[in-house]
Amino acid sequence: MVLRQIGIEVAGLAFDTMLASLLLNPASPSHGLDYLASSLLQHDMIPIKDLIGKGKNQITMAEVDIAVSTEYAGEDADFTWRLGQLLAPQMDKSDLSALFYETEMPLVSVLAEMEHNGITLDVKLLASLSESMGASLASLTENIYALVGHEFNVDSPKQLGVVLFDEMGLRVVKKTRTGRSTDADTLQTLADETDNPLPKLILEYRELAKLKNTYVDALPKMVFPRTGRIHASFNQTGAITGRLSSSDPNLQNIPIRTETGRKIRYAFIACDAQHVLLAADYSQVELRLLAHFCQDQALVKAFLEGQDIHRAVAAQVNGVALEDVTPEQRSAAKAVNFGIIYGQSAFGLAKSLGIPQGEAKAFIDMYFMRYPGIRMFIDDCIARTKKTGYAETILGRRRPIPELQSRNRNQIAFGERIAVNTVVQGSAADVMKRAMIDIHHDIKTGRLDANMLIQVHDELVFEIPQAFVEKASQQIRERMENALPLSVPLVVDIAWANNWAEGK
DNA sequence: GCTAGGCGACA
DNA sequence: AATTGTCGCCTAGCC
Repeated sequence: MVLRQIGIEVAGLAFDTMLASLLLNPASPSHGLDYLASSLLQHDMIPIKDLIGKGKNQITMAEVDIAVSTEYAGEDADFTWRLGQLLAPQMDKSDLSALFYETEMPLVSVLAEMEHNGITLDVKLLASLSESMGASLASLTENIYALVGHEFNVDSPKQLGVVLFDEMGLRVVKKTRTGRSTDADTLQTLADETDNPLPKLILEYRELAKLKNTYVDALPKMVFPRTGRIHASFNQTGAITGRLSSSDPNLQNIPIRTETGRKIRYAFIACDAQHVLLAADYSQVELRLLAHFCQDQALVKAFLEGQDIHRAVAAQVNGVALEDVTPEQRSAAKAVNFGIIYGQSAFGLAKSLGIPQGEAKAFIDMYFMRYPGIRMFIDDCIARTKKTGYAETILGRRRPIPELQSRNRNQIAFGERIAVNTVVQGSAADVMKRAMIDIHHDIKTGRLDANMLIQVHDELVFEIPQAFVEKASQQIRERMENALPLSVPLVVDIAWANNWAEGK
């Protein structure tokens, strides 16, 4: 089954979770159309802000549809529940897979509740961050203008290109479709190979401008007045692999990698001093799924023994003992581990690690020599996808991959990469969705005192009463680690604090 | 106001 | 040609 959309439409506007859950979940106090019709617009239901935004202040029952758009056995299948009718006539319920009834439909209520819960933002902290970032940006801009000798729009790649390549005479490192690239890789290359301080200044400017414009200044505007919290959307059909996506605002790309970016996470806080934010992360879930699928002896063994997988791979590939692995060897192994999941080539690995292509090829060759099961899994994924036309995840989610039928070599290579990646990435999404449903069930039945706030693909963020956090942590770990039965253990790391930046 | 392109944040 | 999947900000050009 290919899931395209789950949602309901009210007055022609689509809502994917909140309203659908009100109607579909009999346990919900706001279950049913009566509730919806009588109080839709007067209650504390977040998606209603969209309706109000469209100037709509009343609806009629006839305007409510629940719609499911899928593709099943190659046929388009649109289902509509209109005014409580159960199923559209054109398809029998038994045709729908367990994935749909046992995972996607129950998840609707989970997502609805996450959207309803929202998260508290420390607006004052962001305001002070904005001020200091604004000052740094102003000073960077001054320095850039002084160096260049005139003002220009630093935010414009086109104008920046003129400055860098025409006025400063710097080397054109790579082209974009329409011109000369000024991306971070290019600027770093230029910074390394010239004495000109401009590329470095632009890099600093870009980092700050990105953080300030996209997060520090934008997030406070998204605080919903009635609740004082941020209520993002978690889109159930946003990603073709089965992952969720998040928007308005996107809470799945909050910075963490750089020190400055990480500061933004301090602004995501628990509702009060009696609560904490708890983050629970799957450790290397995609690699574990790879091990589960390919049953490679060495890979499975490393996970069963609880080894640091990147270190274990580095030891294997370099033929050294675990304790003799150097930091460089480990980070190369880490890059290969991720590269394998994406179908990275020796060329790509060499570029990302900054090593000769021959060296990268030798590393990859040795990798497949040590883990022959992985090679077989990759070949098998591609062969099956070629035969059936789709890649399939652990719960039976299918992604059609027509690229493998193409006569274009690049298209075929792309099809081969996504055939493998979809199985791994999509199965990880399946695992996470199962865990979310199980945890939500515990919350609804009073076994677990927690609110689920955010999902970031392999991480869940909860708000939990400080007094119960130890107990809750155990329960959440238990549910996540046993979301689906696998032949390798799933491991979950948990941390908590009053904010989303610190932990434990 | 809309769209495309470049860029960059995350897993 | 060369690594998967997203969303959003900004510029630039067009209506």
